[in-house]
Amino acid sequence: MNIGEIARRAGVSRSTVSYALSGKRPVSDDTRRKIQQVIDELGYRPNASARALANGRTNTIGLVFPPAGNHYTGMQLDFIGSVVEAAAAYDYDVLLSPSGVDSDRSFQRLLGERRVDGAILMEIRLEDDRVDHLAELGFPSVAIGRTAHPESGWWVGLDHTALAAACVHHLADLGHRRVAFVNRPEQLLRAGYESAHRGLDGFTKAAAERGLNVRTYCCGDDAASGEACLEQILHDDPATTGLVTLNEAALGGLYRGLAQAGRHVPRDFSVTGVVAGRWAETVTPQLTAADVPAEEMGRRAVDLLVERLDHPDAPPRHHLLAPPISLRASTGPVTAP
Amino acid sequence: MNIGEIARRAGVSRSTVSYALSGKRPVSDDTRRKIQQVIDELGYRPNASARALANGRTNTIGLVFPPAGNHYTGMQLDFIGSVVEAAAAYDYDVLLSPSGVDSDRSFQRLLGERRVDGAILMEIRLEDDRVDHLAELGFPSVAIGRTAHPESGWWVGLDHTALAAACVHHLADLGHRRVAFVNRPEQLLRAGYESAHRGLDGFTKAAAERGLNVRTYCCGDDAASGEACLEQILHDDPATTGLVTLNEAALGGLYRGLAQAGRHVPRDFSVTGVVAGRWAETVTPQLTAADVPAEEMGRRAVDLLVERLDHPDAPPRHHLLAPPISLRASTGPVTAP
DNA sequence: AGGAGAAGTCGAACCGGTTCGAGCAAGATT
DNA sequence: AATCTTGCTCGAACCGGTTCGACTTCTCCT
Repeated sequence: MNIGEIARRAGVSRSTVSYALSGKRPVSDDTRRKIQQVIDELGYRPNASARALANGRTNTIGLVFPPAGNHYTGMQLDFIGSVVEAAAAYDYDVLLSPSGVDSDRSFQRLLGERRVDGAILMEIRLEDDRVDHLAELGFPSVAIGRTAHPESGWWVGLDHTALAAACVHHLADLGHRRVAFVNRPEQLLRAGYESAHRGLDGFTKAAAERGLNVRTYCCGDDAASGEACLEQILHDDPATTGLVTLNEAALGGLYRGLAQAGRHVPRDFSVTGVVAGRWAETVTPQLTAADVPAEEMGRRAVDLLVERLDHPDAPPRHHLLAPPISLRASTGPVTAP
Repeated sequence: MNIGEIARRAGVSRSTVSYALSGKRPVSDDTRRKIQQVIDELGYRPNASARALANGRTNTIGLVFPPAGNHYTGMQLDFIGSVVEAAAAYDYDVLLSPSGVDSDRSFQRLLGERRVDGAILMEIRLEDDRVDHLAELGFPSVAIGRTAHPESGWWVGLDHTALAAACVHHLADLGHRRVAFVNRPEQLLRAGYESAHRGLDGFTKAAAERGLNVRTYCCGDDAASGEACLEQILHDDPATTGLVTLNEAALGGLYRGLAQAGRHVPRDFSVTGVVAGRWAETVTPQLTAADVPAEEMGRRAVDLLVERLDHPDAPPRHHLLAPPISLRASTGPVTAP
């Protein structure tokens, strides 16, 4: 059941059917009605591959997401969901591409084989060869996150530096003097992940500014690592009274570690960080945190990408977001020991 | 840069290049080498749309996932991740399709426009028109979950009845007599979601068998609803000493409600349910639960789908999984009041 | 020497759309 | 009445692959 069949039954040529559907040339009302009737009767839908081949657009965008295999964080889930939803609103499908072990291969699939019109990249590194590569090729893409040289690119990012700093100031304002920083896993930090680096930076600078006594840690993306990390923190400096975390997946473990050590949150210990809102609310007490607006970021990334696809020569645009800290229940003034 | 260009530079015909790549007809070593060299030089990759158009296979599978818009659970994330990964191993891409508001439209996109070779469906209902529709069409698909009439279909499912029953028996064995059941949201139950129905069934029957005094609740997929639900439970029967939940997203809220009410887990109150393992470990105390093997289910679904794609006439196959309860720290014997 | 068979290659047709140039009829303009 | 638009439609070419039938060349067999 193809366009030829429709044309035959409607008694017109294939091109007329095409024009009736696309509206790119006028078609008489009579003909249009007849064609539409046949189409409805047969439930015809034009073949996506043929269309893509002919006009060079797949109406699909690629979502390149983090190394699979291990742990996804809730934030990433929220990104994926919002990207898919926003793309659907523009009539785009979303193709998932794990930039896993051999990221080159799946990258080649997406671009080399022309499966997608554009791409959205997640988990950006400060020096990101994927971003550079795409920029060189002039391939339409938008990054969720920004590299060390963000001026020329298309991206929507979070001001991790400012957010981590805000967390520090929040704790310092409450009187905390000895504070720990719980980062993403060491391997990600070493690989140059943006959030890990900029967050660490913001934390360190703000802490210096406020004259705090700090220690920084890397922590695996799971509860067990969080628990272990907290043990280490209290072992290294039992006088620690607060922490800032970027590590959503470890949050539950951090809380458990605190409970294990007999520290009550927020009475004896304050916890804050940068975490997607709905995950901050699953822990008790609810986490006072800079809420990552994952839904908004995904949506904006799609908006930018679609704009870029529609106007290939448009100048680069980006959004840098810095949501305020949501006061919940996990931080409080430091109490005399 | 297309196959014609490669052919020209290698001094052969287009068909020879095609055969050299596919191996479907013999090509002399000399020619093959020459072609390969040109391909490597130019970094040529065959256009996916053209290939799909010519041989009728897109090498893409569709993943039809739950209504977007609101909340995804961690389990769903795990499914998505494992499906993508497993598919990549078979050289398939994954196209996400939100079966959201107008599920028909995105369904039409996938099937009608031939964007995918097969589909994997999530969040199955007992009476699921998507499943029926695909079965009628003979379109290759595999469900993650099973309908009320599972005999003839391809699926990989969880024995929710048995799992919920196992939870009940676990609590009953510990001496609990007054137990609550926390289900997925009411709208999902009403819509006929499999897990909600079969889980409720298993719970109810097992409870009757053990002569327990039970109440059942529906609960929204978020922490706040969980907290409210727990309040309701204790309000309706303050003597309740345990609960079984299918609602992963509400888990944090349930715990908070218990803490709020001054009930200590597991001393005063036992919590168990059916939850993906790594999410069961984020709460404190860690949840004793039937661990949903999301990763395995996703992988098996892909295995089945690929088998079905490779052997169009193969008889239906399925896997019904019933993982054992993992004893962690959230349940204990009932203590005298 | 002659024929069978296999290996290797080519041209052409095809998949199912889109788009361009041209043609035709009816109405408007001079 | 001749010419110019304008509206509508058609045929053909094209997108970039795959595949079929046919042709050539070479080897092997009798």
